[in-house]
Amino acid sequence: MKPITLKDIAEILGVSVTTVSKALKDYPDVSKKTKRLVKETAQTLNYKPNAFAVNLRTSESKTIGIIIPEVVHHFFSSVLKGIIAQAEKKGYLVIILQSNESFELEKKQIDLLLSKRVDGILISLANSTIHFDHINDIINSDTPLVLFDKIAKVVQCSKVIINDRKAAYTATTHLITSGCKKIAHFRGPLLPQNSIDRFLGYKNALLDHGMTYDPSLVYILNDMSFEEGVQFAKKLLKDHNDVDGIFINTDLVAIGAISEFNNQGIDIPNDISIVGFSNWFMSSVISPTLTTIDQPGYKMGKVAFKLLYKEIKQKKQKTPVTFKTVELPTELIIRDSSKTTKAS
Amino acid sequence: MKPITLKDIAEILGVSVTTVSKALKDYPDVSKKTKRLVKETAQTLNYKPNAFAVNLRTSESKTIGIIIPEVVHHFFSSVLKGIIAQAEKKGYLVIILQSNESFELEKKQIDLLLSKRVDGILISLANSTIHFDHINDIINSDTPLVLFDKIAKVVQCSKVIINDRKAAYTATTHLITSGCKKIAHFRGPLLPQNSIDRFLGYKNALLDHGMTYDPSLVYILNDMSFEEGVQFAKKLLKDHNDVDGIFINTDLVAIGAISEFNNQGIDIPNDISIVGFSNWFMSSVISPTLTTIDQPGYKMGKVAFKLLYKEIKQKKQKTPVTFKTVELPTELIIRDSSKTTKAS
DNA sequence: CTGAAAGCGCTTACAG
DNA sequence: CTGAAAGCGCTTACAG
Repeated sequence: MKPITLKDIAEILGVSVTTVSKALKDYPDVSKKTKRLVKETAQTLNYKPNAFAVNLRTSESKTIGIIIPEVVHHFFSSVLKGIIAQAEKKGYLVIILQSNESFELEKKQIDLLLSKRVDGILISLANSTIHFDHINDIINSDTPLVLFDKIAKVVQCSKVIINDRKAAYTATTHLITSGCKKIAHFRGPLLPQNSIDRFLGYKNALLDHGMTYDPSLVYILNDMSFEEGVQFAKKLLKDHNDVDGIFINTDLVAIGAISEFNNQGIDIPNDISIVGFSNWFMSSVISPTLTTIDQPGYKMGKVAFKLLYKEIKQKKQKTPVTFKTVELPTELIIRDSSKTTKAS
Repeated sequence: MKPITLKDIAEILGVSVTTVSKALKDYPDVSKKTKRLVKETAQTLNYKPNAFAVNLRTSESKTIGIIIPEVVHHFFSSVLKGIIAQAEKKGYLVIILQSNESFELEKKQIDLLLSKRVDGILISLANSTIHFDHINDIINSDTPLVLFDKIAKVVQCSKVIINDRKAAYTATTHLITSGCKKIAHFRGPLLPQNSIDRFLGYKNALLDHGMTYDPSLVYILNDMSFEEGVQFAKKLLKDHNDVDGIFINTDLVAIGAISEFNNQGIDIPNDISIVGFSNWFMSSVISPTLTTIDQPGYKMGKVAFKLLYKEIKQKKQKTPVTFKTVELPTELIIRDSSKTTKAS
């Protein structure tokens, strides 16, 4: 069965294709009667406009692309969910691609999306991304672009972020005011702006509160996994057995560390206090529950799409495209892995 | 900057659009010299074929759609990752939609994908899906379709599944042979084939081993959350404080139950043994680690796409489309939440 | 109120 | 080896 076309309807009713097209789109210059007839027939035959033809005619596909480092990841899938939800409201579909934290793959995925002529692109950068020519390709091709979470400051486009530095500062300050005297930091890789900012927040909090910053207390992790949490918790105990607080870059790692400390019979928070980052739902579930920074993934997805949508519209109306950076608020969630009152 | 078209290249080189098109696609009837010139020019101008025009001409979009109940879910995102990986190898992009376990939304999403004329559709059904007219719409529109994990037996199409009944049988038998005498079951909602099959596996294992099947030991959960795990663990202890084993429909719920038992000072596995389902990575991480059934999500995604791809090719070649049901093996992973040897 | 015509950018059967 | 022409299915400026 070939799909129904405008021509089919036109032939059945003995009118022109033009009239059928206009009737279906409620053009004012078509008679009520014709409209009714056309619409009824379309309905009966279950007519669906050929999206390929519409795309070609209108030069838009009502489809956007999103590239994230990793699909199987609580934070990114929350963002994805937010994007899908918001896109659906505006009649857009979402093509999902992942970079696997690889610069080369990210480049390739961008090329795919550009070839596909999606109406806009949303990206959270891979950790290994250091050059931005591929990102600028998007901008040069005149495709609306919004960067979220893992962004590059130098790229000229709209962005949705959290204030990693401030959040990390808050997290570390919480450890300080609850009485910790020697605070370590498990940080992410050297490149991503995120891990830099969280590290700086940690460092500044120490300095602002008259504590010494000791680089040997900062551990640089690679893949930010549960296993690394276990491994670096062990290492930390060996290197500095008098540490009494840790600010950890992400909850998954923090949970690994907690698991190791539990195994070794270390009392959290009395021997060591721990603060994570992201507020993964497991954090409220493990024992002890994890103090952390809430990072609003779903909301970030919604906002990112909204910005993108605005730019898509601006482009269509040929009004100048304005870039905007939205900073979403984060929140310190105090749970059992840290002390609430100052130890005396 | 308007995108480069075949016409642009043709004009620059003083040849016809036909020749440019053929040269780029390496038709044998174009001279080597022309091919070289055309390709060089295309390269220099960064020519990218207009996907919209190609789609219209070839009636295919090299895009497939996938509908899952929930994006933020470890199993489904693993499947999604497998699908994306495999699709990319074959040059297909993936549009992601979620049904939120809602029949109505599932219907709507299918309609969207059909209107979009994707080359194929992959679905894991919502729990609330009871009629299959919308699924049959896909089949009637001649769009290749593969159902995975949450399938409907009555729908005529290819499927990728695990043998839930057998896996549940294995899980329950493990509890029996390790010495449990009174085994409860936390099951999923009544409709999905999955929860039915896992329940039947549980029941059959009991009967086959000469144990009595007691319906009051079967608890029907709704949203299969961590919280429900906690809540039903409490309920179970109140109703039947002599239960010494539980087979739980999914790991997340099992982890909730473990957390509650831990809080109440119940010894797992000596007081109560627990077996979960899915092998979520947290299962190897909580304390005690959870015995479970490994459900190969990533592989399921890969296989589902492979089946779909085969059908897309068959359709294109106008060879008859053959349906196939692939059953992926599962595995019992014995960890610390169950006993390994028969208690005496 | 209706319709003929052009055109979006490509592919391909056909003629030369 | 090259190219004119038709056509995929739609939209819309224009004529009547």
